[in-house]
Amino acid sequence: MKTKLTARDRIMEAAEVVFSEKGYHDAAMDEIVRRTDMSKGGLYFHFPSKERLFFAVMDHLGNRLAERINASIAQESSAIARLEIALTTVLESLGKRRRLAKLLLVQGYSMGNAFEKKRIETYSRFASLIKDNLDLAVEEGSIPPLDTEIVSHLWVGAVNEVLIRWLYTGKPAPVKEALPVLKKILLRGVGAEAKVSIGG
Amino acid sequence: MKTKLTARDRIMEAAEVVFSEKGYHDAAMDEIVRRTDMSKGGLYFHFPSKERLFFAVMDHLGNRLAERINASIAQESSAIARLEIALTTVLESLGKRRRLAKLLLVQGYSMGNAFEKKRIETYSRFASLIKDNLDLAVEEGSIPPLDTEIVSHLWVGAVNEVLIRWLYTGKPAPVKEALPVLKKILLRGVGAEAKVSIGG
DNA sequence: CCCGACCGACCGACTGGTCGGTATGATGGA
DNA sequence: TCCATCATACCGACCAGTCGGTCGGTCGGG
Repeated sequence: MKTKLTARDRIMEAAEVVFSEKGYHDAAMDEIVRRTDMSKGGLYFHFPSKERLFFAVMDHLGNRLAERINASIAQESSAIARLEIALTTVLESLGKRRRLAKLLLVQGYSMGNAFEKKRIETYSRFASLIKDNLDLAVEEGSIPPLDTEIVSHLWVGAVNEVLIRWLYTGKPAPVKEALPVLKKILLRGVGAEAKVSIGG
Repeated sequence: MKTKLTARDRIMEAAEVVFSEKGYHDAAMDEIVRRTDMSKGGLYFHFPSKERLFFAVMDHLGNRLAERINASIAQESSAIARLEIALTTVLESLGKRRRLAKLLLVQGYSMGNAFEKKRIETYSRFASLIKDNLDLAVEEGSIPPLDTEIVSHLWVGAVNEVLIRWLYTGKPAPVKEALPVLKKILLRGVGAEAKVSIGG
């Protein structure tokens, strides 16, 4: 295994940069090509369309984030603890990678209605992770029964909004400021108390 | 004041339909013109650009929603009650007007990075309304002190996500299914209990 | 070892169509 | 007359995707 990147990988790296800066629509394939040591024809040899290229980049980033989350919660035993750690990991990961956050959370919409399916897919993935642990927490008896399906999307939406806000305005700081509040409010919302509570 | 619509209003009505169906980018000015009894030149006499037209439509719809909320909470005396009613009004209003919801919540993103400012403006408006009442609730002593700024955006994000989900998948039903859960979870999250709790 | 057929990867000028915006002029009420 | 209001034809920038062609390698037969 060489350390050298494949052509496909190099294209996806360039695409990630351009898509995250310009958004799907305003990103020109010509610019992505320019950022690669490759030609337009070469790029189209590896990806059949702009749309497919974008989805490939999204999947890649989504996978990396999901892997990071899974790794971080692997050693936790209680469901509530896993939920706390997952929140932390998401805020940390996206909070230190503006580019990645912008691409995952915002830039796809400019694709128009074709984005719906991908958005559902991506968000559902993280919502499911939350739902599973909420269900477990109910089974464990650490929280009362509730509609974990809706609540999981509520959580995703809350985190999403706080991150988008940060992307656009620069505050609140995801980890330092937003995370403690999110933890406390979301956990109390499902009837649990955060193990590590905030000062006030 | 005539009951007859002005040319401006007729243009905005047509624009609302097309923008909400196609999204900003995929909406063609020619199609908006087609839906009006007017010509392209006539439209451009009233609006200087596609962008301005879109913003005008967003402002209009945002105003109407805000008015509806303000009217509904006017007679409520406690802050918690006002928050509950505001949630209800938003879910009811957008839940029965798919078109309006789609335009307000989703379709602007395809404008690209120029949308940032408008999004912040629109969402902040509703977040402020929530924040003000949370602050009051704290003053009233009905909930413990908390970072109402962040929490207000958490609420907005939660509602936003549930509505977008509904837009894309058709469920959960905003008023019948989502509203009770949102109320219960969000209110408990800030340390209050919903007056009207869900069955289970 | 050599040669010719073949192939995957890649090049980049070009096209076809779309679409926001404009130039120019008509119309009609005050 | 004059100007607000609107109509029509048109422009030109932009861009995803295409297509004829190139080039280095490799494989098999002689």
